[in-house]
Amino acid sequence: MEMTDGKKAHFAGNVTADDVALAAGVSRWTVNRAFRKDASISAKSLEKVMAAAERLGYVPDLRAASLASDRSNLVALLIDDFANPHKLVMMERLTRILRREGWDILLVNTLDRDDAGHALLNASQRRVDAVILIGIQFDDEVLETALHARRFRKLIIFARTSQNPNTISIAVDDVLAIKEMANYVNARGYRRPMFLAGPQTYSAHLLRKETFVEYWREHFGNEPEIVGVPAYDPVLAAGIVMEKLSERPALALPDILVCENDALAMGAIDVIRHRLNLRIPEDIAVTGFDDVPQAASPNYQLTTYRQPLTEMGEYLVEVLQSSETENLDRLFEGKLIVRDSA
Amino acid sequence: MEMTDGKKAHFAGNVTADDVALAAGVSRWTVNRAFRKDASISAKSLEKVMAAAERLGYVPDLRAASLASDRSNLVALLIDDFANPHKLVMMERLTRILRREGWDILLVNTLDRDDAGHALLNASQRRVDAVILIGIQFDDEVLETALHARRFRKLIIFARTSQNPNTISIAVDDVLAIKEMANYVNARGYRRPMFLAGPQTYSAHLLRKETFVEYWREHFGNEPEIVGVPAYDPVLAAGIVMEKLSERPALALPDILVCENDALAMGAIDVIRHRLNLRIPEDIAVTGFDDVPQAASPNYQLTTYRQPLTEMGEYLVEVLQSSETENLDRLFEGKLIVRDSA
DNA sequence: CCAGTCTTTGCTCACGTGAGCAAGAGGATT
DNA sequence: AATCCTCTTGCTCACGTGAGCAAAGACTGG
Repeated sequence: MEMTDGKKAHFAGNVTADDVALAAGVSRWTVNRAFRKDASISAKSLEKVMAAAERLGYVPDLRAASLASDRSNLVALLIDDFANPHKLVMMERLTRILRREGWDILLVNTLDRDDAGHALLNASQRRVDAVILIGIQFDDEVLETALHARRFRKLIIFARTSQNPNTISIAVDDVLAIKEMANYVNARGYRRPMFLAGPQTYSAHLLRKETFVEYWREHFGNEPEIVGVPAYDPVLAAGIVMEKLSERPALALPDILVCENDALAMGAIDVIRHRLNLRIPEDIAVTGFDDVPQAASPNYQLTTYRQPLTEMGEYLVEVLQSSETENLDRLFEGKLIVRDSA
Repeated sequence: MEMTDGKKAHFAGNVTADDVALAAGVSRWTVNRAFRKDASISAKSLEKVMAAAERLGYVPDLRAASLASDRSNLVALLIDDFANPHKLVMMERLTRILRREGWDILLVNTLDRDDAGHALLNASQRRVDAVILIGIQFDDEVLETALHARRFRKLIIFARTSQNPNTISIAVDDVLAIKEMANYVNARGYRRPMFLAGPQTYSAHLLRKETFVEYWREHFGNEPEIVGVPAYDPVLAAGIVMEKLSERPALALPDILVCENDALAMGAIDVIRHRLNLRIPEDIAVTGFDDVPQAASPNYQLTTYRQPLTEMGEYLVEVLQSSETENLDRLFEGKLIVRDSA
C-alpha cells in the first residue's frame, strides 16, 4: 500500500490480504488460508505469510470473512437484570470460555420486557450465529417473536430451563437442587418455611418454587407461605420482606426464608438483621441460590447452591459448534454450599 | 427468493435488499436508502419499501454495511475486573446509552495483563470503531502496543484518567473529588487516616492516593499511612486489612480508612466489624468511592463519592461521533454521598 | 411553457474475505 | 522414466451493502 494514498493508509487496519500476498510472494488466497485453521497450506508458505503479516500489521477482517462464509462466530448475550450480582459472575465465565474458543460476544442490554424484540432485531442485524439469553423477562411472546423471525440459528436460554421446544436450555437441575436444599432445611429441623420467589415468567422458567412447594406438601402435608418479588433486586426484596414480616408476632414468623436466589436472600438478610433486629439463623434462617461472591462475606455467610458455571459454559460452546438442532437441552448438577445462615 | 432453494431459505436472515426491491417495485439502492437515516428518499418509496421489508422479514446486514462504509458502529468494551461490582453498574449504563445511539458493544474479557494485547487484536479483527477500556491492568506498554497497531480510530479510557496523549480519557475529576472527601474527613475530626489503595498502574492512573497524601501533608504536615491492595477485590482487601491491623494496639489503629473505591471499602468494613470486632464508625470509620448499589445496604452505609456515570456515558457517545482527534479528554464532577460509615 | 434548481433514483465500482474447483508441484511406486 | 496419488496453490464467483456520480423527475419562478 502506497503512502501516497494518505486517506486510505490512516489505519494499519486496512492492510489487506493482497498487501501481504505481494510482500510474501504468494497469492491472496494463500494468505487467507494461513489464517484459517482448517485450511491446507505448506509450512514454508505459512511462515512466509506470517512474517509478512507481522511486518505489515495485518489481521484478517472478520466482517468480510463472516459475509463470505455465512458464519460470524459472534453471539449476542442478552441481559436485562443488572441488579443481580450473579450476572457479573456469569458474564466473566462466559466471556472467558467463549473467547478462548474463538467466539465474540455482543453485549445487549434488554432494557425492559417490551424492548426484547428490539434487542433481538439489533442482534440479528449483525448476523449473530446464536442468541444467548441470561435475562429473565423473556416470556412466551418474546420467545415466539424471536423464533418466528429466525434470524439466527440458535436461541439459547442459559441458567434457566425453558419449556419451549425451539429453544436450547442449559441450566442447573432445579428439581434436584431444590430437593437437596429442602432435605437440608428439613434435616436441620426447620418447620415454618417461607419461600421468597422472583418474578414469574412462563416459557423460561425456574422450577424452584414449585419443587419446594411440592416437597413440603409431600413431607408435611401443608403449603409453605410464598412471597413474590417482581425483580431479582436485593433492595426490592428487602422492602417486600419488611412489609410482610414487620407487623407479625414472633410466633407467626417463619423460622426459615428459602430464597429463589442470592440477590433476594441478601436483601432479606439485611432487613431481618438490621430492621427487624432478629438474629440469623437463630430467629430466622435464610438460604439462597447461585453462590455469588458476596454470599461468602461475613455479612451473609449464606447457605446456598452453586451452579457449575464453568461446565455449563463448556457445554454452551459445544452447543454453538454443534450442527444438531434437537435434544441439545441439558441439565447440570450443582452443589449445596453450607454456611452459617441456615 | 424461491423456496425451491431450500438450503438458502433456511433463515429469514438472508432475505436481501434485492428481494425487497423486487417486492416493492424499486431498485435495490432505494431499499438500502430506506434504512439509512441520512439518505434522501421520497415518502412514498419509503412506505413501499418498509411495507415490503416488514412482509418479508428483511433487516439490513450490518456486516456488509460496515464493510462498504468503513464504519462499523461497533465498539469493544475491554474489562478485566469482574470482582468489582461497580463494573456491573458501568456496563448497564454504557450498554443502555450506546444502544440508544446506535452503537453495539463487543464485550471482551481481558483475562490478565499479558492478555490485553490479544484482546485488542481480537477486537480489531471485527474492525471496531473504538476501544473502550474500563479495566485497570492497562499499563503504558499495553497502551503503546494498542496505539502503535492503530487498528481502531479511538482508544478511550473510561472512568480513569490517562497520561497518554493518544488516548481519550473520560473520568471523574479525582483531585476535586478527593479534596472534597479529605475536607469532609478533616471536618469530622479524623486525624489518623490510613489510605487503602488499589493496584498502581502508570498510564491509566487514579490520582486519588496522591491527592489525599498531598492534602494531608499540606494540612497536617505528616504523611498518612498507605496500604496497597493488588486488585479491587473485597476479599483480597479484607485479607490485607486484617494482616495490617490485627496485631496493633488500639492506639496505633487508624481512626479512618480512606479507600480508593467501594470494593476495597466493603472488604475493609467486613474485616473491621466481624474479625477485629470494632465498631464503624466509632472505632474506625471508612469511606469509599463509586457508590455501588451495595454501599447503601445497611451492612455498609458507606460514605462514598458518586461518579456521574450517565453524564459520562452521554459524553462518550459524543466522543464516538466526533471527528476531532485532539482535546477530547474530559473530567466530570461527582458528588459526595454521606452515610453512616464516616 | 420553459429554463433553472432541487430532490430522488439507478448505476458502476468497491469493500475483504470464503467455497469450491482445476491446475500445478512434489514424491512414491512400478 | 512414466504413472499415480496427494498436497498445495491460484482462480472464478459470491457474500450484501455504501459512496459517489449521472440521469430522471419534481418543483419554482418568470
